[in-house]
Amino acid sequence: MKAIAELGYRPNAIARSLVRNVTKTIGLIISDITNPFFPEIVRGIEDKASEMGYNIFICNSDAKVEREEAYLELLLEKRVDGIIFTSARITDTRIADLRRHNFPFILVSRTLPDVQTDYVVVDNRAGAYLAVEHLISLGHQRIAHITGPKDASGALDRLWGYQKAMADHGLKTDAELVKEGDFREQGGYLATKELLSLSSAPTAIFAANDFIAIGALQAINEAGLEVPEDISLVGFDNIHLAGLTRINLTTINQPRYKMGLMATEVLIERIEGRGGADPVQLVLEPELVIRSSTKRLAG
Amino acid sequence: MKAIAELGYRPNAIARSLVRNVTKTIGLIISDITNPFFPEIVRGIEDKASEMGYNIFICNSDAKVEREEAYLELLLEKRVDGIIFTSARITDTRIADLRRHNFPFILVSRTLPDVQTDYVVVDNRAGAYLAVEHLISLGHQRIAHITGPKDASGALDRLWGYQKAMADHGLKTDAELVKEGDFREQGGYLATKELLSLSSAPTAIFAANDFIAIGALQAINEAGLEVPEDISLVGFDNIHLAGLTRINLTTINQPRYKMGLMATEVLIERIEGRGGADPVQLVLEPELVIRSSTKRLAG
DNA sequence: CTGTTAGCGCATTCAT
DNA sequence: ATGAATGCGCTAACAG
Repeated sequence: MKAIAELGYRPNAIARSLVRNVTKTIGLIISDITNPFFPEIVRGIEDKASEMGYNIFICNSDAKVEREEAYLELLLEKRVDGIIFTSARITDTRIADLRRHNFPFILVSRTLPDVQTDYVVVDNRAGAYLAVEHLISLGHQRIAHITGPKDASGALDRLWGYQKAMADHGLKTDAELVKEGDFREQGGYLATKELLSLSSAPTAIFAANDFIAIGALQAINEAGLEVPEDISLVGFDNIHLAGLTRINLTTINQPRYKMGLMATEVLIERIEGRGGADPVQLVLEPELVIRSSTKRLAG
Repeated sequence: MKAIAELGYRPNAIARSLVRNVTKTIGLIISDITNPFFPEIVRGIEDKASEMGYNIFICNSDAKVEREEAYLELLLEKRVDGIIFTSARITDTRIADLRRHNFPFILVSRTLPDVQTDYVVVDNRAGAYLAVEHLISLGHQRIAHITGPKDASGALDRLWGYQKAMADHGLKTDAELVKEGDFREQGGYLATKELLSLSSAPTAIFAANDFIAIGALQAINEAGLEVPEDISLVGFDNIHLAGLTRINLTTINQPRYKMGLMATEVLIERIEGRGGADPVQLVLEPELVIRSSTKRLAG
């Protein structure tokens, strides 16, 4: 013990990993930690991992397939015990490979159409439905939707929820009321300018995420209009920005911290062999957060 | 080669690490990735690390000494090649231990008074000076300052810069014009309410960071006043929030991405034995970003 | 230049 | 119970 203290001895986890074939390490492939959508997920992951004695390798892929594959290779060489893919673009074949080798992994905020895997997502369809129904309940009928990129499954589901809610309430969804955005401010800004120039402009906009909504806000203000007096606006995600005074966006909350937590829990179950054969697919419920960007339609 | 493909063989980096005594891994101890101040630093770190062939272990400490020490121990056991401490509360003795053992590490956005170490910080004094000078140049004389927590070296430096700028321009800094905040919205909100209730309220406020400024914004609005018409407001850090339309905060930019990049570069130099004996201490220049929360004093 | 071997620091097995 | 030997998969040193 005296020697331990004097020499600063510390057990070598690398040697231990080599013999036990376990590193107590999880790889996390995320598109960009700089995007305010992700930090809470990461925090949830890290908290649960730390509680269970695991460390996290963080890898920013910018949603580029090549970078994801390069990181995947590296993580595998470093013998991580499992991998979490957050909003990953990784191809089906790679994922299928992992499955075939029985390597533990889980998807967060992304599903794959043709491969059965563990995942944790929010119910995007239900969330969008909630958003649009809220607008309808306020008397809006001419409701526009600015979508996310059409290769994102979440964006498609939100579009679906929008259309369903409109149809269920007997409202028609003019093609000109649906604009494609890119999940970023710029796209929301441009799409909104188009919407405002329509001969019959919408009285409300459901943006597929909060960034789009913030872009929309800017376009609306620049046109000399006010939210919610002239136009109601609903976002999606409930990122921290949305709650700021001066923004105060009505939006759909996505329980990101919890998603990270639960994904990690499921992954570690698999790693430690306590998981069953069936994939565990968690679909968390979204929640309508009413702030002051929506208002009953005048008249 | 055929066998490699068939069996999915991959070199075992753990075994390699064991023999080479190098893991190509860096530990990052950060207080909370959920705080918008940090993601850009982390991204800078990860980008440079990845470029140099290193992976990053991310550890959220919530600025708690015990958690930092626990993580430190873990990282050392896992034989990371070096550690980056971002805004760490770690004690001098621990740091001194690391130095004594010649273990590579670097501090970002934090210095230690009594220990010589590598670090990367922004020039907080110069930044604060810039902020206050800007207000003075707009004709403000009664300028308040809401500080950060007084145990943060950066907060102290910003207070120093405020006082220096005031003194240099022959303005007196009434004690009642300096309020202590906590680097968060709530503190800024409360401090501002006190400032507004002063018999002679300030015409401008320099907040020690952007969160404080956002809290101040809310207090000002609630009092029925407008920024910048009734009160000018300057923040510090230039987090993403500050640039949103509807916030548009004049602030001091802190080059966070670059700080992460440079810290990692310096650290890897040390790890790979190319560093000199002297500590490398980088003090980056802050920059005034003028948006629309400041205005020439009427009259 | 290719082929063989020792050893990194641990955990596990077997012998004492 | 405690102690000695083996091997995890690789790299580096050495031999042929």
